[in-house]
Amino acid sequence: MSAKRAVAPAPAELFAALGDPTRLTLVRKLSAEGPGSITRLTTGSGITRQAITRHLHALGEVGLVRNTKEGRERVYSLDLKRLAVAREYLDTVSAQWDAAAARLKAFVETDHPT
Amino acid sequence: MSAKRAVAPAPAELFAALGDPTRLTLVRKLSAEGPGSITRLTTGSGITRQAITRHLHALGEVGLVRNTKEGRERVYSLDLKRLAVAREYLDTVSAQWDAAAARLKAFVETDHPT
DNA sequence: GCGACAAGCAACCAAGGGGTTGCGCATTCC
DNA sequence: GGAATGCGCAACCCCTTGGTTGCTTGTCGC
Repeated sequence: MSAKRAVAPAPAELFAALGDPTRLTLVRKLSAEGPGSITRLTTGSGITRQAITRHLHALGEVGLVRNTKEGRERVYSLDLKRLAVAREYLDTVSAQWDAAAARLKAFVETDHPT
Repeated sequence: MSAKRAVAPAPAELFAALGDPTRLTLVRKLSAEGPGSITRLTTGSGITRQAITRHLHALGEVGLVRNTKEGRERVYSLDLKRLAVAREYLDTVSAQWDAAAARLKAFVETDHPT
């Protein structure tokens, strides 16, 4: 509920932010079309501008997007840093699992009487 | 509500599955300690076995984990395929955004009278 | 200054998700 | 056979979340 965050969120919050169809669509749209205003991001979404605003706010809370006020519109753009964080997290998990699997395999191949 | 899924879920569902602290902890635990039974995964979680079961089910729904019945216990293990899918998704978004940013920069650097 | 467009704010609502308790079923071990 | 362990199922509760509507504020264009 903290209005400002500004610091790195827990990875779970990052994934949670990405774990909504609408928000993920927004991320894609931003990545494909570049920065855009709220109304521009709303068009074609099928839902209200308010809803989009909320989603953008959610994305902003975890640092996935940033916004700058530009005249009478507010322009949102992606921030790849957090995306990289998420990626690295997945990398770590994969690596750890591989290691665990290797250990397990080694154990199985050792003599262990039925 | 389909009991079985067995096919690739939408990316958003993947991220949503990872977007819960408890589930992410489960994933980490599995990756660090290797396959484990439900009760083993429950110990130290601070919540009920039932809750853990639900979470494991959720992870299974999107293919992040698989389980095999082994005697009277059910053993869960990670499945890296979906994790890879998530990673690739993030890669795609990053790449697209970079491209968009490059286009934008090119546009800005072109002559555009104030 | 005035109308139109862009966005912020607040209240409200319905649905889903996370957690719990209670009980029943299988499997193991003695 | 009987106790103990490991799970599955179902009902229930509470809080969060996604979405809406209505209204106000701010900015642009003429």
